[in-house]
Amino acid sequence: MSLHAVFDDLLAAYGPQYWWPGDTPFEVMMGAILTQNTAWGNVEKAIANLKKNDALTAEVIAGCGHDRLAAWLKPSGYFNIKATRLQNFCRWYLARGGFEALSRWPTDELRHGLLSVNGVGPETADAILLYAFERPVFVIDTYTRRLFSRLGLLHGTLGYETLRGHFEAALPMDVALFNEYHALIVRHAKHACRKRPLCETCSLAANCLTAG
DNA sequence: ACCCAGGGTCATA
DNA sequence: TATGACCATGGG
Repeated sequence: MSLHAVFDDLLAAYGPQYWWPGDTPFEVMMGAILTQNTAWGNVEKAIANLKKNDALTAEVIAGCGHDRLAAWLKPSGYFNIKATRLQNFCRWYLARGGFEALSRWPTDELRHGLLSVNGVGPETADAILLYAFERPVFVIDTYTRRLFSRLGLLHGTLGYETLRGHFEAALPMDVALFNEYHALIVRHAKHACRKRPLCETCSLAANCLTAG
Protein backbone atom coordinates (compact mmCIF):
# COMPACT_ATOMS: atom_id res chain seq x y z
CA MET A 1 0.00 0.00 0.00
CA SER A 2 1.67 3.17 -1.22
CA LEU A 3 0.79 6.82 -0.88
CA HIS A 4 -0.24 6.73 -4.53
CA ALA A 5 -2.57 3.80 -3.92
CA VAL A 6 -4.29 5.52 -1.00
CA PHE A 7 -4.88 8.57 -3.15
CA ASP A 8 -6.36 6.48 -5.95
CA ASP A 9 -8.60 4.72 -3.46
CA LEU A 10 -9.88 7.94 -1.90
CA LEU A 11 -10.46 9.57 -5.27
CA ALA A 12 -12.37 6.55 -6.53
CA ALA A 13 -14.50 6.51 -3.37
CA TYR A 14 -15.32 10.20 -3.02
CA GLY A 15 -14.53 11.89 -6.34
CA PRO A 16 -12.96 15.33 -6.77
CA GLN A 17 -13.50 17.70 -3.85
CA TYR A 18 -12.95 21.09 -5.54
CA TRP A 19 -11.12 22.68 -2.61
CA TRP A 20 -10.62 25.06 -0.80
CA PRO A 21 -14.21 26.01 0.14
CA GLY A 22 -13.87 29.77 -0.34
CA ASP A 23 -14.42 32.30 -3.10
CA THR A 24 -11.12 34.21 -3.03
CA PRO A 25 -7.54 33.64 -1.87
CA PHE A 26 -8.13 36.08 0.96
CA GLU A 27 -11.16 34.14 2.15
CA VAL A 28 -9.05 31.00 2.03
CA MET A 29 -6.41 32.62 4.22
CA MET A 30 -8.92 33.79 6.81
CA GLY A 31 -10.60 30.39 6.81
CA ALA A 32 -7.27 28.65 7.33
CA ILE A 33 -6.76 30.56 10.58
CA LEU A 34 -10.37 30.35 11.71
CA THR A 35 -10.55 26.58 11.28
CA GLN A 36 -7.74 25.90 13.73
CA ASN A 37 -9.04 23.11 15.96
CA THR A 38 -12.57 24.10 14.95
CA ALA A 39 -15.39 22.48 12.99
CA TRP A 40 -15.72 24.01 9.53
CA GLY A 41 -19.45 24.66 9.96
CA ASN A 42 -18.65 27.13 12.74
CA VAL A 43 -16.05 28.83 10.55
CA GLU A 44 -18.64 29.34 7.83
CA LYS A 45 -20.84 31.25 10.26
CA ALA A 46 -18.00 33.55 11.23
CA ILE A 47 -17.10 34.18 7.58
CA ALA A 48 -20.77 34.90 6.83
CA ASN A 49 -20.73 37.51 9.61
CA LEU A 50 -17.65 39.14 8.09
CA LYS A 51 -19.23 39.21 4.63
CA LYS A 52 -22.52 40.58 5.95
CA ASN A 53 -20.62 43.48 7.49
CA ASP A 54 -18.37 44.04 4.46
CA ALA A 55 -15.49 43.10 6.73
CA LEU A 56 -13.87 40.32 4.73
CA THR A 57 -10.97 42.50 3.64
CA ALA A 58 -7.48 42.91 5.04
CA GLU A 59 -8.02 46.65 5.50
CA VAL A 60 -11.17 46.31 7.61
CA ILE A 61 -9.84 43.43 9.70
CA ALA A 62 -6.51 45.14 10.31
CA GLY A 63 -8.13 48.43 11.19
CA CYS A 64 -11.25 47.62 13.19
CA GLY A 65 -11.44 47.32 16.95
CA HIS A 66 -10.58 43.99 18.55
CA ASP A 67 -13.91 43.61 20.31
CA ARG A 68 -15.96 44.24 17.19
CA LEU A 69 -13.95 41.71 15.21
CA ALA A 70 -14.20 39.19 18.04
CA ALA A 71 -17.99 39.57 18.08
CA TRP A 72 -18.17 38.68 14.37
CA LEU A 73 -15.94 35.66 14.98
CA LYS A 74 -17.88 34.36 17.97
CA PRO A 75 -19.46 31.31 16.24
CA SER A 76 -16.04 29.97 15.28
CA GLY A 77 -14.87 29.68 18.89
CA TYR A 78 -11.61 31.00 20.39
CA PHE A 79 -12.87 34.36 19.18
CA ASN A 80 -10.54 36.55 21.22
CA ILE A 81 -7.44 34.66 20.12
CA LYS A 82 -8.63 34.45 16.54
CA ALA A 83 -9.40 38.18 16.37
CA THR A 84 -5.81 38.85 17.37
CA ARG A 85 -4.49 36.27 14.91
CA LEU A 86 -6.49 37.61 11.98
CA GLN A 87 -5.27 41.13 12.74
CA ASN A 88 -1.67 39.94 13.10
CA PHE A 89 -1.93 38.28 9.73
CA CYS A 90 -3.68 41.14 7.93
CA ARG A 91 -1.19 43.72 9.20
CA TRP A 92 1.71 41.54 8.03
CA TYR A 93 -0.09 40.96 4.71
CA LEU A 94 -0.78 44.65 4.04
CA ALA A 95 2.69 45.74 5.13
CA ARG A 96 4.11 43.51 2.39
CA GLY A 97 1.87 44.75 -0.36
CA GLY A 98 -0.95 42.21 -0.34
CA PHE A 99 -1.60 39.21 -2.52
CA GLU A 100 -0.07 40.36 -5.80
CA ALA A 101 3.20 41.31 -4.15
CA LEU A 102 3.39 38.16 -2.05
CA SER A 103 2.64 36.04 -5.11
CA ARG A 104 6.08 36.92 -6.43
CA TRP A 105 7.88 35.55 -3.36
CA PRO A 106 9.66 32.20 -3.66
CA THR A 107 7.83 29.47 -1.78
CA ASP A 108 10.48 29.06 0.93
CA GLU A 109 10.57 32.76 1.74
CA LEU A 110 6.80 33.00 1.69
CA ARG A 111 6.56 30.06 4.07
CA HIS A 112 9.02 31.66 6.49
CA GLY A 113 7.10 34.90 6.27
CA LEU A 114 3.79 33.23 7.05
CA LEU A 115 5.34 31.38 10.00
CA SER A 116 6.66 34.65 11.39
CA VAL A 117 3.08 35.77 12.06
CA ASN A 118 2.01 34.97 15.61
CA GLY A 119 -0.91 32.57 15.28
CA VAL A 120 0.21 30.98 12.02
CA GLY A 121 1.80 27.57 12.59
CA PRO A 122 3.00 24.98 10.07
CA GLU A 123 -0.37 23.57 9.06
CA THR A 124 -2.01 26.97 8.65
CA ALA A 125 0.97 28.26 6.68
CA ASP A 126 0.93 25.24 4.38
CA ALA A 127 -2.83 25.45 3.83
CA ILE A 128 -2.38 29.08 2.80
CA LEU A 129 0.56 28.20 0.55
CA LEU A 130 -1.31 25.39 -1.18
CA TYR A 131 -4.85 26.72 -1.41
CA ALA A 132 -4.33 30.49 -1.65
CA PHE A 133 -0.93 30.77 -3.38
CA GLU A 134 -1.11 27.46 -5.25
CA ARG A 135 2.34 26.30 -4.21
CA PRO A 136 3.19 22.57 -4.17
CA VAL A 137 3.23 22.01 -0.39
CA PHE A 138 1.71 18.96 1.29
CA VAL A 139 -0.49 19.88 4.25
CA ILE A 140 -0.20 17.66 7.34
CA ASP A 141 -3.12 17.73 9.75
CA THR A 142 -4.42 15.50 12.52
CA TYR A 143 -6.49 13.52 10.04
CA THR A 144 -3.41 12.83 7.93
CA ARG A 145 -1.47 11.60 10.97
CA ARG A 146 -4.35 9.44 12.15
CA LEU A 147 -5.16 7.87 8.80
CA PHE A 148 -1.63 6.99 7.71
CA SER A 149 -0.64 5.91 11.18
CA ARG A 150 -3.57 3.46 11.26
CA LEU A 151 -2.74 2.23 7.79
CA GLY A 152 0.74 1.45 9.09
CA LEU A 153 2.38 3.72 6.54
CA LEU A 154 4.03 6.09 9.02
CA HIS A 155 4.56 6.80 12.69
CA GLY A 156 2.16 9.41 14.01
CA THR A 157 4.75 10.66 16.47
CA LEU A 158 7.02 12.05 13.75
CA GLY A 159 7.43 15.80 13.61
CA TYR A 160 5.55 17.98 11.16
CA GLU A 161 8.47 18.71 8.85
CA THR A 162 9.51 15.07 8.76
CA LEU A 163 6.04 13.97 7.73
CA ARG A 164 5.73 16.67 5.12
CA GLY A 165 9.10 15.59 3.74
CA HIS A 166 7.91 12.00 3.41
CA PHE A 167 4.85 12.93 1.41
CA GLU A 168 6.66 15.42 -0.77
CA ALA A 169 9.44 12.94 -1.51
CA ALA A 170 7.07 10.08 -2.34
CA LEU A 171 4.74 12.05 -4.59
CA PRO A 172 5.18 14.33 -7.61
CA MET A 173 5.44 17.98 -6.53
CA ASP A 174 2.12 18.79 -8.11
CA VAL A 175 -0.25 21.47 -6.83
CA ALA A 176 -3.37 19.79 -8.17
CA LEU A 177 -2.40 16.45 -6.63
CA PHE A 178 -1.59 17.94 -3.21
CA ASN A 179 -4.78 19.98 -3.33
CA GLU A 180 -6.93 16.94 -4.04
CA TYR A 181 -5.09 14.61 -1.67
CA HIS A 182 -5.49 16.76 1.42
CA ALA A 183 -9.10 17.53 0.55
CA LEU A 184 -9.84 13.81 0.18
CA ILE A 185 -8.23 13.03 3.54
CA VAL A 186 -10.51 15.57 5.20
CA ARG A 187 -13.51 14.29 3.25
CA HIS A 188 -12.70 10.77 4.41
CA ALA A 189 -12.29 11.84 8.03
CA LYS A 190 -15.62 13.64 8.04
CA HIS A 191 -17.16 10.34 7.06
CA ALA A 192 -16.17 9.00 10.45
CA CYS A 193 -18.86 7.63 12.72
CA ARG A 194 -18.26 6.22 16.17
CA LYS A 195 -21.11 3.78 15.77
CA ARG A 196 -19.69 2.43 12.57
CA PRO A 197 -15.98 1.79 13.00
CA LEU A 198 -15.63 0.05 9.65
CA CYS A 199 -15.22 2.12 6.55
CA GLU A 200 -17.91 1.15 4.09
CA THR A 201 -17.19 3.68 1.44
CA CYS A 202 -13.63 2.89 0.44
CA SER A 203 -11.37 -0.12 0.78
CA LEU A 204 -8.99 1.38 3.32
CA ALA A 205 -8.20 -0.45 6.53
CA ALA A 206 -10.91 -1.07 9.08
CA ASN A 207 -11.04 1.45 11.90
CA CYS A 208 -9.14 4.04 9.88
CA LEU A 209 -11.90 6.57 10.47
CA THR A 210 -12.74 6.79 14.12
CA ALA A 211 -11.35 9.52 16.33
CA GLY A 212 -9.18 8.96 19.37
C1' DA B 1 -23.68 14.98 29.61
C1' DC B 2 -20.06 13.99 27.21
C1' DC B 3 -16.79 14.11 22.96
C1' DC B 4 -14.84 16.28 19.24
C1' DA B 5 -13.55 19.76 15.77
C1' DG B 6 -9.28 20.85 8.97
C1' DG B 7 -3.95 24.25 15.74
C1' DG B 8 -0.94 27.33 17.99
C1' DT B 9 1.27 29.66 21.80
C1' DC B 10 3.19 29.96 26.11
C1' DA B 11 4.97 28.42 30.55
C1' DT B 12 7.44 24.84 32.70
C1' DA B 13 11.11 20.92 33.45
C1' DT C 1 12.48 18.48 23.32
C1' DA C 2 8.48 17.47 25.29
C1' DT C 3 4.58 17.67 27.82
C1' DG C 4 0.38 20.44 29.80
C1' DA C 5 -2.84 24.46 30.14
C1' DC C 6 -5.34 27.38 27.65
C1' DC C 7 -8.36 29.21 24.20
C1' DA C 8 -14.60 28.56 23.29
C1' DT C 9 -18.56 27.70 20.13
C1' DG C 10 -21.71 24.28 18.25
C1' DG C 11 -23.04 19.66 16.36
C1' DG C 12 -23.47 14.73 17.15
